[in-house]
Amino acid sequence: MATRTHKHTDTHAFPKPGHNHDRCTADALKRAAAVCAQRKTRLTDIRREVLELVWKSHVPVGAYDILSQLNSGGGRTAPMAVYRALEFLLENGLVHRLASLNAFIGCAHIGKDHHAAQFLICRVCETAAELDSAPLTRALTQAVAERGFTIDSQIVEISGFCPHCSPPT
Amino acid sequence: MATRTHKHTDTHAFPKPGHNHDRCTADALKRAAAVCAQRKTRLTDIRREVLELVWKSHVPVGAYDILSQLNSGGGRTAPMAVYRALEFLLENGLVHRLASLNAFIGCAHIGKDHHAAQFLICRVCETAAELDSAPLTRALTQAVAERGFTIDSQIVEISGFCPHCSPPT
DNA sequence: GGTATAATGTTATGTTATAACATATACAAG
DNA sequence: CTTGTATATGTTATAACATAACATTATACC
Repeated sequence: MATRTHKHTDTHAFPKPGHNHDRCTADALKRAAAVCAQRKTRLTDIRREVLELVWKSHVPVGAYDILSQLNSGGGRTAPMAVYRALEFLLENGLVHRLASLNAFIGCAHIGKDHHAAQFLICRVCETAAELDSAPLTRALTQAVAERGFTIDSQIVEISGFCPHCSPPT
Repeated sequence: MATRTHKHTDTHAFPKPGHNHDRCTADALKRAAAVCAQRKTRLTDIRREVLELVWKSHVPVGAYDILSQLNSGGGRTAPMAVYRALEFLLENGLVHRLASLNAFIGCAHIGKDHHAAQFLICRVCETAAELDSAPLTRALTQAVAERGFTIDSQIVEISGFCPHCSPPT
């Protein structure tokens, strides 16, 4: 990987409404291709199409929303196909599932050692962003350990108001 | 724990397999009655029955599981009735919903100023326990604030192995 | 080219949750 | 005590989310 003097998105900032989203998508697809090449898994047509649809925005999207978009041109794809594609993308760390929304969102941190699955979700614009805070992870690890619990996976989903949307007064 | 001078359960310990669960339930119902009296809401038959069923164990229970138990004696209760009871219990802080399981569990911390909704969930015995760690909440609050985000509600659900169940070797 | 593996197609069904409207019950004011 | 109103429940239907099971097709590797 060549040196990159700047990233077009700061992964620690909430996605701005007017950002260049085509680049988010393009980058995500590129990373996805790289991941699949490295892991010798196949980014087939339907998997790529689903990934593209998930990346259409930073708003988490439901499986049946994806399905309707796939079929909007008269297609006859079945729910199973979408769920299978999503399963593949989840396994390969290319998307996340948000349990509080039953919806999916593109993973912005591929390659980084995260798997933290910590999310901020705006109640107004519905945008979701990965939080992935190291101090939070540390506090969580410690609190869990104190209870004699061994952590396997975590879900952290924070609902509220993003920096671009004001809370109702 | 040798001496048991104060509370029959330590709310910061994972519920032990052999603990006196009748008392959990009895206490929970008593607290529920108190909360409803204070808030002038009504703990009707079906609401109490649902609460009792939720408290039958520390394993989160699905709405349709509750429904079958309600109807096991030949009843004809409809799903709506259960969901409405659960909605009431949620609003009054008497139960929690676990998004990762689509299931419900009795709230063990009524009266305390929590609403933290942080849970540990054992993959083996399926028991869930409230975590409610102040340091974790602080780390979370801080991490969220740093991103310019205003928190409205949180979901923290940690899956793993409880102190009474070993992880697979 | 043949064969094993992976992916997709197809049909059906399971599971979780809510909408919409009808009826009944509690409770306070008169 | 009876009547009005708000609350709760009953009832029916359907929406929304997800998986099981088996058939068929595509890919890769020898």
